[in-house]
Amino acid sequence: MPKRGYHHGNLRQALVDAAFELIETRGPTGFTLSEAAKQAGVTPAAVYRHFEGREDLIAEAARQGYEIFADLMEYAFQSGQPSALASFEATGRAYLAFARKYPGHYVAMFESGISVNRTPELAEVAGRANGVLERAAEELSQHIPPDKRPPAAMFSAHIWAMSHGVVELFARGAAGNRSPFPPEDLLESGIGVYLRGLGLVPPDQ
Amino acid sequence: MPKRGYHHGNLRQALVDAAFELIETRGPTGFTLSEAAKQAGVTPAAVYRHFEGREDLIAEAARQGYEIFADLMEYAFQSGQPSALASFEATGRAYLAFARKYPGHYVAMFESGISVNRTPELAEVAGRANGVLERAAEELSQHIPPDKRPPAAMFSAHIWAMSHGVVELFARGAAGNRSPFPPEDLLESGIGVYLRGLGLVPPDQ
DNA sequence: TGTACATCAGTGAACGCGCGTTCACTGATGTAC
DNA sequence: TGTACATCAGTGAACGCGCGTTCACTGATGTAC
Repeated sequence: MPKRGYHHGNLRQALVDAAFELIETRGPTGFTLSEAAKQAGVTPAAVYRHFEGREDLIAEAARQGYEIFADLMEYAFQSGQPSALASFEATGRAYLAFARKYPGHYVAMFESGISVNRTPELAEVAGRANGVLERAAEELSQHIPPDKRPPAAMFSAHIWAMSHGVVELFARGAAGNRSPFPPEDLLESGIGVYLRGLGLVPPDQ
Repeated sequence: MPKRGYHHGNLRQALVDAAFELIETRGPTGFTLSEAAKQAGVTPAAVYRHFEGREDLIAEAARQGYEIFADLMEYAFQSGQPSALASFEATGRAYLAFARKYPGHYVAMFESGISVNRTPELAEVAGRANGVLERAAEELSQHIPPDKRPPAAMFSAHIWAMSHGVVELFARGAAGNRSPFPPEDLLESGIGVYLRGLGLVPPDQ
């Protein structure tokens, strides 16, 4: 329970939360320091007690997003174990689920224009998220004969790309970019076809 | 050869070109009406002789981008004929090639936040680009037994998504999002695996 | 070919606005004794 | 438990800036006669 009165209690997090809300409702451009401050019930100048500036606030928002994202990916991976296939598919689904559930976080991470290499912490947690998918790919690739086995980093990149593409083109955006299929189905079937192409699921189904 | 002097000659297009350049070098947010005007050697107010305002200029930039894009896709499609497979693969490659060659156009189209349904002209030309890929998918799907044939719109969406994902994650962005593989290879191999999954290329190789 | 005139593309000054950021300050909170 | 004091989170006024947009204007261009 945050304290009321002259001192806010937990302004830092309140500002980050305001950023998520603003980004979610108005897009990455719609976010302003002043408005975030106002939404947290505070003067714009107060922001500088907790952040170096506007960019720094967005970077922290992105960092928190990656943190949740990485946790979600890890959980999805675990939930599919011991089946390498189930783990892999689950992490793919988790990507879309994250974008759905945390749109503000998602946009801060992927559409706000901040670089993942802005700070070491940000780079680290982004790497952690990426690492989960790569580990899942690594495990899965054990089921492919070594001579025709593509690098794990490669097909983890393929899945990452397809997931990202589905989200950007069909799950977000106002009205124009609507898909004739639910994004979840689209991603699920796309990953299915892809894995069949790797010889990892039976050709029939 | 544009005329010099009091009258610009072809200010409208000069402004659109300036927009491309600004968007390319500074990102979709970095573009301002005033700067585009300055770059065209003209007062900001002059812009209003040719466009309703800032948004309108961006929309025209996007429209021109889609126009080129659709042409490129159509050309790629033709170049692969009469092989349905070659046509399909060529359109996929054309996506990435376009993003590479016309980064300003690409960003105006996909990252500037303007909706494809903003004007009927924009919607129409965007539909044309999309149509090429769908036609390629349609043709290709003739080679799949009808009972196990997925909707053509579906796998055209898959390819679209993977192409877009590869571009966004690995071909653009400053330094952070680097892929360990060249984006071209990544997309090529991704589409290859996918088509194998559809049973459209032999399982070997 | 020369003149009068209509058109309209671009000027330049001005506007109100909200932005990010700074600064000296104030007053609530926590701590030492 | 009570008092004195240090800390520091937030205030509020101010700043300079560049933005998108408006307006009455001006002067180059094209056309009719």
